[in-house]
Amino acid sequence: MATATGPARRTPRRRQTAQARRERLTRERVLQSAIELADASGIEALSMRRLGEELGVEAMSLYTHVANKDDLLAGMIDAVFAEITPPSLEAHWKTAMRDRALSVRAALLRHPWATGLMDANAAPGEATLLHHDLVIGCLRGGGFSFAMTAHAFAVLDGYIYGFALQDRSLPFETPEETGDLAQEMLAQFPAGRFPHLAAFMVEHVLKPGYDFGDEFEFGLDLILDALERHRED
Amino acid sequence: MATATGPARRTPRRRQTAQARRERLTRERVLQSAIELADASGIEALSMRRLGEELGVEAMSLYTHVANKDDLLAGMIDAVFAEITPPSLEAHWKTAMRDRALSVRAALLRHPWATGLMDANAAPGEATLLHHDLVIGCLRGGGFSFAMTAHAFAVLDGYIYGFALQDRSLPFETPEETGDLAQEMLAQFPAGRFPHLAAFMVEHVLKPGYDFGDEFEFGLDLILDALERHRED
DNA sequence: ACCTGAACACCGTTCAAGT
DNA sequence: ACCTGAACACCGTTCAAGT
Repeated sequence: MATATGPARRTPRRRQTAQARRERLTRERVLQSAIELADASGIEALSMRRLGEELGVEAMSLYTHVANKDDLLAGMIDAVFAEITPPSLEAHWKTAMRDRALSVRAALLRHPWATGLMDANAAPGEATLLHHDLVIGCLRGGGFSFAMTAHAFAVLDGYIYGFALQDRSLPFETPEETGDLAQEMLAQFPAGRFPHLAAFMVEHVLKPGYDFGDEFEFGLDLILDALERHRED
Repeated sequence: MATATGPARRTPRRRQTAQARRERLTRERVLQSAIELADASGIEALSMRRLGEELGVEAMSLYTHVANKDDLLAGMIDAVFAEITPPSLEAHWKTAMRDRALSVRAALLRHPWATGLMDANAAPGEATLLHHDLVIGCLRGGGFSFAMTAHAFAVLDGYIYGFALQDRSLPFETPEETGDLAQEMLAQFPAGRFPHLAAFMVEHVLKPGYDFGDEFEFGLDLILDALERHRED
């Protein structure tokens, strides 16, 4: 009946949450659960107590696997980087950087809370460093000087993160919602107060088919094309 | 002796903070004090209780002038936008957008906490709307179509905010610190683990005179030049 | 109208104690 | 080694009470 690991020491669990509780707690399981919680309920819902509950454990048990909450957040960010397909060093730099940019954007769309956490003053994790290493390798391999690699890195990553920040800050999630909310906003403007913004909304944002997210690739290609010209200098 | 406003009702203040306490509390004074506190001590130090203390008042008094903490944060963001010199509608679009981008960047350097708060799901404030109105007016006046205005807006503001986010996330503040910390990081890399990153640091980041902040204008001009070409299409 | 003080339901984290 | 429970010093916000 009892396995070789010892006699059954089954104290009845008082609290049983949706999350299956079985395997031992590990750092990976803690991070994964934290990411799921932040994805589902927002980063402000992520507390040590709530996360413990999700894992069927007291909050303090988490501290065995995580130094503190900042360490938890840093680990979550690094896990997001681990999800990103790094740039291939075999492909042409431009297609490699384009694919990688789309992969970063997809990851930030899956985990919107990650963008605002990028400041995490903690040291960058392994996955983050590896990602940066390959980006630099890709640009260097594509013929960029060190100085131009620094320029390209700053403008590309700045754009990618900034676009995610803008996207997240929009008060609407879907194109349909955009219409409703933009209309509402428009109605609240004192007449003639913001004429250019009003015209822009009426003539562009409120037209069917507009989706802010679609703007991403335009800016990305604009930057990549411009970088290509600079590389040839 | 007593003024027309009534007899002196001076109850002795028990707590007196550095901040001079005199004038009546107003929304402006609350916002200004909150901004100063966030600038000086970081956004995580900004609590209602601490802000009240700074103003010589109990935390609950703040709620007369601010709906809740989210409203406080939204007000702070709008106050930062009010600091920005908006684009001139008289100047050439390119110089107007360049000056305005530098003004936004300067504001975000003065108030580093603002970048991460841009998501504030609250409705944008008056100063924010006015700023956006003038940016759109500037681009439209410069000959951009509505669609191209949307593109330009997304790529410019994305870059500006994203660069601020990157800048803030760097673990060093000054070029000198960069050297020290980069060296330290480098020393901790397992040998050969991040070869491109290591070479980049040794050959570029650690060279005297390197300052990440200097990258901003390169990317800005790259984008502005590329937009100019698109406008002419 | 504006400010206060006590209270409530939360936080992150410590520490000593359990197994 | 891992997990717990009580405790501490905080949060944002409510409410009834003061002036």
